[in-house]
Amino acid sequence: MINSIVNHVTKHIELSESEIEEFCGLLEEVTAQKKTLLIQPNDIVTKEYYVVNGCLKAYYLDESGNKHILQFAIEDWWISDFEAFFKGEPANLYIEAIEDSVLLSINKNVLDELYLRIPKFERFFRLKTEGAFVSLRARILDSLQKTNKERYLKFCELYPQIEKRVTNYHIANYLGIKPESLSRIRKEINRS
Amino acid sequence: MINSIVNHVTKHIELSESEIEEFCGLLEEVTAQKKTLLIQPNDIVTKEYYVVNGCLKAYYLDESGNKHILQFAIEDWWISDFEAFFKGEPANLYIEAIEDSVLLSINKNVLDELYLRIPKFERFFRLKTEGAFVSLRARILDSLQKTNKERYLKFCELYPQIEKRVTNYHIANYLGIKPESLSRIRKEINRS
DNA sequence: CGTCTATTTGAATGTACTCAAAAGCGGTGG
DNA sequence: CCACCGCTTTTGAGTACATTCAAATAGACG
Repeated sequence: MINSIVNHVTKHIELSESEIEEFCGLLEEVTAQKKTLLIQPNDIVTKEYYVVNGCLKAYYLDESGNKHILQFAIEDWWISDFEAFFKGEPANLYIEAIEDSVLLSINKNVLDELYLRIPKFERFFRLKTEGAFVSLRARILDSLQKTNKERYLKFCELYPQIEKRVTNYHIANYLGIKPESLSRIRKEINRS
Repeated sequence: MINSIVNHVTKHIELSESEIEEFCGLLEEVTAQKKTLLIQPNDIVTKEYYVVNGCLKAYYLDESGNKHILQFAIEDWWISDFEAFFKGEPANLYIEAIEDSVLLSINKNVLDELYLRIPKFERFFRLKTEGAFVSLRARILDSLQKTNKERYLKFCELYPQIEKRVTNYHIANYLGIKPESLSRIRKEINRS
């Protein structure tokens, strides 16, 4: 379990044994059964979560009760209400386990102290955020540019592991289309 | 000119006089007349740009020749093809001045060295990227959730300085709708 | 087997798009 | 200072596509 996050981190920065130990000492194991909410609106968000195994979603519920999925997370991904986490504001999102999941959490204050002691970790999280930022830019570009059919196909191509594990209902929520529409899109794809 | 970026940076981190001097020594002044391209596809992107004054856009041109604007930048904003800049890959975007502009550029290698010498700057850029990441998340959420009319109104509310300075044609490209559609939306807003 | 949830289908509606053209606006040069 | 040119915005009519609402079917799980 610890192995997976260490591998993850050392893909971006080099760590000594003692640094690994120090970092791992700051992590807490969290388990979340399917349908458990890790975060809900108005929670104070002090943690971000690394997924050791399982599958989760981050979504916003609008006034009409529609779910809008901002992010999925599977093995080796991070998830949180990042706006609330970064800014120290109350959450707007729900974070919910789609499968029974095992996570490692890290606390924001603990992280800020770690940055001061070992700046390399600040580098790691800078690089992680840069990567996430770039992915979101690509997602926006696709939403400006591509048809819903193309966006669905790209989703399947980009995240085959997610596509296999979540319902189409979820994927529709992520793409911003209605499940009925996605069903018709899938029908059309199968015909060709 | 240097003042504006120093104010900008010191909103997030505290700097000594010598640190300010060191940082400013790394910046280069760039001027770009209206319609000048700072970056175009396949360029190697070694710089990101801080806007001292002026107005620019970052856009993608698809196969059909449609512009999709990913970002505007006015005073106190940063702009680049960040994917290319962070990853050291060739550009996919155009960065173009909408008005005559004055910018300060910083080179990626120079920045990476600065992070090693003064980790505080790595903090600054981490915080800047976190903020940008959060903004993109909000933009995606809006595109999932809101009608085009609502998104236009939110754009006007969020970026009144930009709305005043760019054409509706540009705003339509940014929102991912056709200029004709935006025109009809505006007409409807004025009626009420 | 029965229940709950997810997926599919149908028909009617609505919203944005396409294409084409006109009107408005700003800047330039005669 | 006016006429013209290029670009932006508006308008119209027809089309395409996603949505809504309702209902049927299919699958998963206990």
